[in-house]
Amino acid sequence: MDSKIKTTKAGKPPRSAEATKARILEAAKKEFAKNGLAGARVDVIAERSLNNKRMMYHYFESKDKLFQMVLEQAYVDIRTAEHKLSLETLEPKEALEKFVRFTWDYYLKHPEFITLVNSANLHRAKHLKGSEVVKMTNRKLVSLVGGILDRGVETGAFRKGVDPVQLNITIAAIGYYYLTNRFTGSIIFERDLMEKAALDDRLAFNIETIMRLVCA
Amino acid sequence: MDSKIKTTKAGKPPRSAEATKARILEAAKKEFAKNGLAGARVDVIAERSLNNKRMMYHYFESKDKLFQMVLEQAYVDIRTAEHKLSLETLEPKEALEKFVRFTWDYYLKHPEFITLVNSANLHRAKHLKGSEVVKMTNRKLVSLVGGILDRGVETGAFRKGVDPVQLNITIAAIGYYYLTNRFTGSIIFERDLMEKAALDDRLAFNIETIMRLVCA
DNA sequence: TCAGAAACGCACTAACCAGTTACTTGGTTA
DNA sequence: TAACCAAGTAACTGGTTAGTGCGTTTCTGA
Repeated sequence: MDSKIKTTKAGKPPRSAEATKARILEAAKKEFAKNGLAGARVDVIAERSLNNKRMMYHYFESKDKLFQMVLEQAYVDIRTAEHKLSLETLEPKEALEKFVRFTWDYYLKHPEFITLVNSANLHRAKHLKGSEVVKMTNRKLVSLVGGILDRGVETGAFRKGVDPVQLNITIAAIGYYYLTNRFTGSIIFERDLMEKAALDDRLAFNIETIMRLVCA
Repeated sequence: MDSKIKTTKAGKPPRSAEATKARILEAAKKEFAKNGLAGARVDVIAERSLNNKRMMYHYFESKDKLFQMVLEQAYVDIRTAEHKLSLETLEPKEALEKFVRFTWDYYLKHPEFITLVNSANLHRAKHLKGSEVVKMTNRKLVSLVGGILDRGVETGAFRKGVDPVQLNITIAAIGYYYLTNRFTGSIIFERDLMEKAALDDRLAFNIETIMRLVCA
């Protein structure tokens, strides 16, 4: 009718498949993280992504497929962030401490990662079964920590015989458990586990735990 | 019509409020553990408990209240089992190792405990807010571990300054995380985390982790 | 033995919710 | 400029789900 310049109705973003998909994925991540897979509402996801529900089904077949995409993206995101740490360039002890610190900080800044993984496990990880990209990125993680461990043994900083997979699991565990159970934990232990001081204490304790575990 | 002896229609248990409540609670525990709070179906719980759904609402007001009861019972059960260990009678190191071992075995034998706690945390522990019994039983747990720790410091077996709450959290964490994430973990690390050998390895690793953390 | 209470069960409902049908709008290109 | 296709929308559907209304059976004690 009027001009041909690229504008749209007030407030609405311009038409773009990529942008729409990204908005849906972001809204879905929040909704799934907040309410779990069964508790999440597709109508809410559609509304929050400024989209019609039909679009969701156009780009992502079903609620389950959408969850699968959200989950895969979450794994790629954390593994990408880990990779950017460039731990290979640091001394073994320094590298390991930085990794423990990073893991903690990442969980703290991205609580949705934890909740998504919990949901995935409630469904026996069926949404992750086919994902080659997840396997590949995780392989890199194990060899990253394995590399630090090997270098540390060489320099005499670390003791021999520590399984890198067990170490990986333990580093994740001591942060993940504290944060995923922060609500029940705060009631059970009758102290606010999310207070600044409490969080600092926990990080220090976790670094101590890991250092004592691997140091010679 | 016929006799007055206490029999009922074939297969049906005799009328008993206590038995009915217990059956509902047991069925609910399984259903909530398997599918989470939102994913659980009250019809399934009613059917599995050999009961009519009406009974469920008679004894437990609502789905949420039922979940609350199941959760509270789960905490009481684990804390009761812990208490039966009589750790006060053992040497500090022995007591601590036994406790780590117990925690692991309990999670392994009662996977529903883990899933219920996860569900509770997804809902920000609102189902646990009022429960005095949960607070009380957990207070005993902290003082139990704290007692072992103190005795160990006295005998020179353990170092000073370890926070009993942090230690408690860590002991739980290294078992809990491995088991709650066993499905995604088995995919990510490309090995079956639930194989007998893998489970034995993990327990040994966990004992090592805790011993190195607290020993002088 | 009978009255009342407590255990039990059928059949229903109103709201909800994942997924669909049938359509309009807008941008690109031949 | 017209034809085509991708982006976008509203209204709907059929099955599901938590929760109830109301009647029946069984037990207890006076």
